[in-house]
Amino acid sequence: MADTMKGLKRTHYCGEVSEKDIGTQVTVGGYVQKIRDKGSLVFIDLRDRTGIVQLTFNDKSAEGLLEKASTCRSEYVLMAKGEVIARESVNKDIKTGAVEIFVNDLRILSKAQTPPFEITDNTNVNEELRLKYRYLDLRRQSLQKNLMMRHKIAKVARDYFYENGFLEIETPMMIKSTPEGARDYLVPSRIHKGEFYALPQSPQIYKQLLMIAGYDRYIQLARCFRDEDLRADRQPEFTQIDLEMSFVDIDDILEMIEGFVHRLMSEVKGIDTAIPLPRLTYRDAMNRYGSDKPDTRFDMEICDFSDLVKDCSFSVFSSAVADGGSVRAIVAKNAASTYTRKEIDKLTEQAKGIGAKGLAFIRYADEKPNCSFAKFFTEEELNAIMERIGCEKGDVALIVADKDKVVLPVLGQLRVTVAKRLGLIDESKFNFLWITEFPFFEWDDESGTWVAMHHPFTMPMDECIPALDSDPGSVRAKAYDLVLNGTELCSGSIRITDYELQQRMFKALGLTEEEIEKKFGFLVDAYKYGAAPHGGVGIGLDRLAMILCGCDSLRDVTAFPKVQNASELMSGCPSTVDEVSLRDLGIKIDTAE
RNA sequence: GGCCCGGUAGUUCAGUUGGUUAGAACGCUAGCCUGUCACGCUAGAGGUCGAGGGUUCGAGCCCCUUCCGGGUCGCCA
Repeated sequence: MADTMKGLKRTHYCGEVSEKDIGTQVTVGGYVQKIRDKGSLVFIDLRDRTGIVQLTFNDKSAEGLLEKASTCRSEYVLMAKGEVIARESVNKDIKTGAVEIFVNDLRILSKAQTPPFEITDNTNVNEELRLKYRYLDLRRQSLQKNLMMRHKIAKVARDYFYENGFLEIETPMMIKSTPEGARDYLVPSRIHKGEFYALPQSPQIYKQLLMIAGYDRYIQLARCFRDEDLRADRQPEFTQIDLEMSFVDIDDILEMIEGFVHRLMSEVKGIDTAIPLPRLTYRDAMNRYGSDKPDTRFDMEICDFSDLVKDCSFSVFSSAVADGGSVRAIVAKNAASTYTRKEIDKLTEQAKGIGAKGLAFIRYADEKPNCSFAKFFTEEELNAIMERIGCEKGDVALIVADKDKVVLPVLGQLRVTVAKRLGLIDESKFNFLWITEFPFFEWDDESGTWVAMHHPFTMPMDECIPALDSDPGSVRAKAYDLVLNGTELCSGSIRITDYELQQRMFKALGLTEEEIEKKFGFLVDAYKYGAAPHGGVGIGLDRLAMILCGCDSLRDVTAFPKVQNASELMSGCPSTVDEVSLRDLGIKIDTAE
């Protein structure tokens, strides 16, 4: 039978006992981090979420206390009352290292089995095991720190947006399934057999309705769900700082978010972020970085030299240009020693994996550059190319020739791979960047139609409206993303509030009257009753926390994450349900292939 | 769905060309120790080598299948 807390009341968190408390009686509670039993002197490191404090017992302790202390084991839950005293030898590595508690009342509130792994940050335990015992993993200081950081971000978000007049309003978790975008998680209805609710991919439609309803400024820390395959930066359920504002255009929203970013970085990182944040149009981002979420912590921009090779005898280059494509390069400075021929071959494989037909290169290691296409050019021509792209002795240039749709993303990815390999990325930097003027439409080869890149309620740039029907490919949208260190953090748009324009948009997307009515009827109807211009964003809280914590995976900032196959290792969900539940729902399971 | 990587003690790993009884460190258990804080010293326990099948005189190691985990492409308006 364990001891009780009777007569004790916690006065301090472990990590907060300090030299100020010397000479006073304190009571702490926590988990045994470590016991060091020296015989007639016992030390116990007691841990709670604030840190660690040392409990001390010796032969001057009250009758039986020393013996009781020596029976404690890792992760036992203790409450201890005693006098704060100065340590004989100070430990400078911990916050409470100058003091210890000489205990006069010790309660073992709960014994503990030896955990399957040590609760400490300097081990490298298999993540599978950690996730199976997530409640133990979460005791580790690094995870506690991460979840506290997440809490701080949420708090700053609420503080900032509340102060700016945003109302927090909850939107439903069980909604109508709209077969747009990502796959929905579906919830079967018992009352309406054969019918389903969907879990929201985002509160998009509801927040627009709230604007129509006149709530003017809305915010919600919204749970969102997408039934797609996982990545290190993609969980099937995640949290979005979701907001929407009325009587605004793009700049109003970007400024509001910039204010949040500035406040957030200042409060949680102590960094004074320069605002306004830099902006780049989608087109410029693609041309310079080959990505719509470029990492600007390093340069290595893409350089176009199509004009120098359009008439050359190397057909890979000349025909790419003739077919409306381009020949472009990135140059890795002083990389020739790292990127040997063999290493370049690996990059070629990566490039092919993304869709390139091959990778040309110049490796300028020795007196003369080693160039994969040298025989097609004179020395002067090669020098002109190298001068254009800025390839000097010691450098490696990677070159792709194809349609822009291939060239840019391939070089964009290689740029990141190479920068990581060469250690060009300054991990202490937080580079925010707006990407604006996204294309409205994206050609979908599969269906042979234009599809909305953002969503079909996005407002086109004012000057693009005339081209809606005639030249959809040229239409840019009032859609913008916020990128942080190469990760898409936030995405939003100004919405269409004009009924006629919305109809034209649906038409351009090839939707029939019936489809519009079936999918978005209620939303389209709502806009008939008057709507202030509005727009908003969804900010990925999880990703933000991940980057601010310096983690590589969302699992490190999510209390109970899913693994790659979307299951949860601790509880074992998803799982089968009993026959009765299925019968109630009118569902029969057919697992045949 | 495709491709790549991994799975050996509680944990992290080593394990040679296929060859005797599968090792180390940490952790754990017991004993000793009054200033530890990665405590120290002594002793000890602890293994379905992910699972199944095959090749072989002999498999942790080679082959096949499968399960689990990670990364990535597709996918993610």
